[in-house]
Amino acid sequence: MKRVLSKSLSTLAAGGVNLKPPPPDSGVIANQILSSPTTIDQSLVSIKTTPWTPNLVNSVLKRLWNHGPKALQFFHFLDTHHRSYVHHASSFDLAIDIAARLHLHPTVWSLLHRMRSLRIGPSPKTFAIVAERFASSGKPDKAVKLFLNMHEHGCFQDLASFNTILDVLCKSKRVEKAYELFRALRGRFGADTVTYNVIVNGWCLIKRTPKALEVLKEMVERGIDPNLTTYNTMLKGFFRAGQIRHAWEFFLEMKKRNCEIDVVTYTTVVHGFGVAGEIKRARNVFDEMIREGVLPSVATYNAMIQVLCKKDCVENAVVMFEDMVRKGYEPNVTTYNVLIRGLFHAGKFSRGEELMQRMENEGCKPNFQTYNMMIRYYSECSEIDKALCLFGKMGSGDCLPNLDTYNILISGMFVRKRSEDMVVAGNQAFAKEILRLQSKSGSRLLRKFRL
DNA sequence: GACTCCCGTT
Repeated sequence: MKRVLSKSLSTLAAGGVNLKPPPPDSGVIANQILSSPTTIDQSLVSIKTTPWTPNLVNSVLKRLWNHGPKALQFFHFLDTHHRSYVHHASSFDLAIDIAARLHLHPTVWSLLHRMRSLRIGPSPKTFAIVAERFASSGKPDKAVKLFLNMHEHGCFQDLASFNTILDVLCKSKRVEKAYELFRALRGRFGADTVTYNVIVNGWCLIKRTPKALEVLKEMVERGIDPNLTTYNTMLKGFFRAGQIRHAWEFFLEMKKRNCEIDVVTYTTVVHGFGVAGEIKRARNVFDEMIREGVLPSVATYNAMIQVLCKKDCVENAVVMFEDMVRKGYEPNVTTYNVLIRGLFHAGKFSRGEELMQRMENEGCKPNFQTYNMMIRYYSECSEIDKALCLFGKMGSGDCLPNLDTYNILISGMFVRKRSEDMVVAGNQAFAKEILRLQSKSGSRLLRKFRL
């Protein structure tokens, strides 16, 4: 039912840029591109005749996400061999992201230049993507330099881009670097609540709550008002750092000061208590929020279901799941993933399989986490046939196997020390694929086994 | 399209 609806919506919106549902044939195109032996132009003449839209291009690029070189080949082919189609800025952003992940710096720069010559960017978003790649590949200084030189590429710095670069640095755990930049330039950009929230969150991410509190104090002294996000961030930080008492006292303080405690606050506390093994307190807070008239979200249920699986028992998690469905909530992919994991962890494989079937019936598509997690459990229990069956389902569906999938399968086989598994798995395509992925990403596991 | 909650880490 839901599928039919979204399909007709996408037909209505054909040619639109912003609407999500991709045209149905992007999977077919992606598989065609993947199966072409060497270069795209030999086998895919139809590329020239397809009525391309930015949506379709983006959808194909996303499907080829784990096959970067093919994705870039496709992007480039369309850019140079198609008479009328011009790539949308969002497609450039995706291509740049892919190239940056593969450390193909010359490609990144040429794409940036191409964007500029077409006068469609680069945008602050584009810079954020490149900066994020720099920061997460151990080059935070290059990320900072990129930000400082943005204007040379025709893109002005403002408070939003300042906040973005700080966030990028923090999210990749380069908090010291972010803090340095923050202190040097906060006056120039007029740091606001969001800026401070980013830095508070940064210190919390690396469990340095005293530094986070210090920044919180500083923002108050400078007349920048903390908001609920600030407090929620701090609260989460205490839980993450294992400071349950601090978290609880902070939560009480928030209530005492008449903070408008919201669903995020409650979800944070439910999850935090649960992870700490305090199931009873997690349940109490869950009940309290309903009493206080704050409606739980799907995320709240997910938190509750997850901690029941991990720290209580999976049957109670199933009860909670059925309860949310009865109340009219629509479980999302995370809901299914945590509960399937719980069932598998308890050895209840067939019920996990049934739940996966149910999620697909409900129109909720399994993602990498779903497949990789299930394949991992099957591999560990020597159910290689089942693992390979799921692997095959991935290959034929629209969630193509990624490097993690291969690593999980291989390690499962090595644990068993049964070389015939490799024969089962391994036509040449499989072996070639592994080698290709390995050369791009240098997996430790693969190297360990000298594959 | 700037920040906070749920999935992922042997």
